[in-house]
Amino acid sequence: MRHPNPEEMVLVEVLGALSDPIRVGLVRLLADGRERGWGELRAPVAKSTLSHHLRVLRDAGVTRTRQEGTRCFVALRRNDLDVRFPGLLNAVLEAADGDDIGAHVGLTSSIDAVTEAPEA
Amino acid sequence: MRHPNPEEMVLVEVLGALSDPIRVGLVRLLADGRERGWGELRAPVAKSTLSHHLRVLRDAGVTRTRQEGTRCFVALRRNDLDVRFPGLLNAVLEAADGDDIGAHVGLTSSIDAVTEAPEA
DNA sequence: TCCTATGTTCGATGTTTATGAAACATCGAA
DNA sequence: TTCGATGTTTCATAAACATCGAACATAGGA
Repeated sequence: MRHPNPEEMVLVEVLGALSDPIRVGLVRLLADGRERGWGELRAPVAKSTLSHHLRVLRDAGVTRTRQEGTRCFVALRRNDLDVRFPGLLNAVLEAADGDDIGAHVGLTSSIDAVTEAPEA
Repeated sequence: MRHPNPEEMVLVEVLGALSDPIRVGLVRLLADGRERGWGELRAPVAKSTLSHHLRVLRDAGVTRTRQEGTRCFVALRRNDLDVRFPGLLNAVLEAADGDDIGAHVGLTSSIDAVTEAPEA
């Protein structure tokens, strides 16, 4: 599980990591600085694909994944990114918010926990 | 030759266009706001490949290509980008300058015009 | 009209990427 | 130790991408 140091981060790799709606959605989700549980993340893809996207973000240095026992927690490396590429993340986040990119990505808790009413 | 209006520009498409060293090099070259002749651009790729890269940038809305007679002139759409995605281009340019990304891309005039001395 | 310079487009090729299913590895609980 | 939950990795596939050379289109000039 690779986590590049700030000086190892490559600009075009970061931009490439952010050139996908699902990944931008994930970044937006983590933009509040809170660490999120892997299973808490909802995206309209298979879990192997979600794992792939999280790896692209992680490898580029955008996110950090922490393992605790059998589960993982993901967080945005906002500070590292701000130091390495000042202004970049903010610009992307504001643009993404403005266009509501990656809206299909969400948290289990945001809707399901409430909507998922006792059916049947 | 498509040139998207600012409102038609797509964030992830712009980021994708900027996720290649050669294209970043081209953008850096145009960052001074000057329009450059196509033939003036030097990149370590075949001209068909260069044409391809310029098209990716153009399609994303990063550059504008103007045709005049039999030749073309390329310019950075800095203002349009700044309005559509505030701060994004500057952040990318500063990061790219800091890492000297796309250094293989240059202008004919920068070296050749001087080096290209009367041989023989 | 014919030639030439300038880019674009097309066709082919090899690489990378996104995707999902299935197998796997790991850790905690029973 | 066996089971179950949680992600990762592997495998396969289809699409996208970077690259080049060759063919093409166009606009001036001879």
